[in-house]
Amino acid sequence: MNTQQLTQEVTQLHADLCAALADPNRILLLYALAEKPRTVNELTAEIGILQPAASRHLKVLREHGLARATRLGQHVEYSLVDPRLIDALDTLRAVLRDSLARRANLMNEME
Amino acid sequence: MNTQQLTQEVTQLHADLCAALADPNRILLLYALAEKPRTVNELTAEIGILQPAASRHLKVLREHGLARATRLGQHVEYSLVDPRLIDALDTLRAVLRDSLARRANLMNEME
DNA sequence: TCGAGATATAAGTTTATGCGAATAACTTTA
DNA sequence: TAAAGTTATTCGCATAAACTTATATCTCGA
Repeated sequence: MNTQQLTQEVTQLHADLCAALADPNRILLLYALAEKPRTVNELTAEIGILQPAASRHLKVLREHGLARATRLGQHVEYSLVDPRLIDALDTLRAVLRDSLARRANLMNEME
Repeated sequence: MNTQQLTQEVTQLHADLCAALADPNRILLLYALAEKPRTVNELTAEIGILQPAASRHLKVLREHGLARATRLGQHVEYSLVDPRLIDALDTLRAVLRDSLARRANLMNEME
C-alpha cells in the first residue's frame, strides 16, 4: 500500500468522522454528553426526539468511537469518549459565528 | 422566536458546516488551501480529481463561507477564509487517531 | 418465569449527495 | 471577433442516510 493510498484511506476516515457530526441531533447529543453521562431516556427527553431516533444516532456515535455505552441495570448510560471532540465543535462554531457576522456586515454595507 | 428555536437554528447551521467537511475531496482541498492560495487547475492536479468535481466541491466550500474565490485573469484563485478550520480538522484527526489506536489495542488484547 | 420498563433493530419511504459526461460561460490573446 | 484556455453548471444515475411506525431484545422485580 503506497503513501497516496494511505492518505486517501485516512482522509476518508476523517470525512466519515465529520459525517458523524453532520446532524443537529447528534451535535445536541454530544454537547449533552459533554456535561455528564446520561441514559438514553434522559437524552431522549432532553433533546426532544423519539426514542428510536436517539438510539440510532447514539449507535452512529458509538460506531465512530465518539460515545461509549455502559449498561446500568435496565438502563444504558452513554458517555463522551474524547472531550477534544467538543473543542473541535466549539472551534467550528466560532468559525460559523464569524462567517455569519461577515455576511451580516456585507448586507449592511449594501444598503 | 424563542430560545429553543434559536438553539435549533444554530445547531442546524453547525451541522451544515460539519456536512461541508464530510467529504474526502473537500478535506484535501481545505488542507491544500491552508498551505497557500491556488487556482482551480492547480487544486485539480494536486488532489487528482476531475475539474468539474473540483469546481463543485469548491462551490460547496464557498457557499459555507469556508473558501473565497478571486478572479486573476482567466484563472480563479481560491483561498482559505479562516485558518481555525484547519485547527478543528487537526483536532478531529487527533481524535480519530486515538480512536483507531484504542480499537487496535482491543484487537491485540483479544488474542 | 412472567410482566413492565428501557433500549435496539427492522421495514418502507423519502430526501440528499456524489460522480462522470457533456456543455456552457467567462477571460485573454491573436 | 474568433479561438483557446479556464472555470462553472446541468443531467441522469447510483448510493446512502434520515424519518416514522412497528416490533424485537434485554433487564429487573413480583
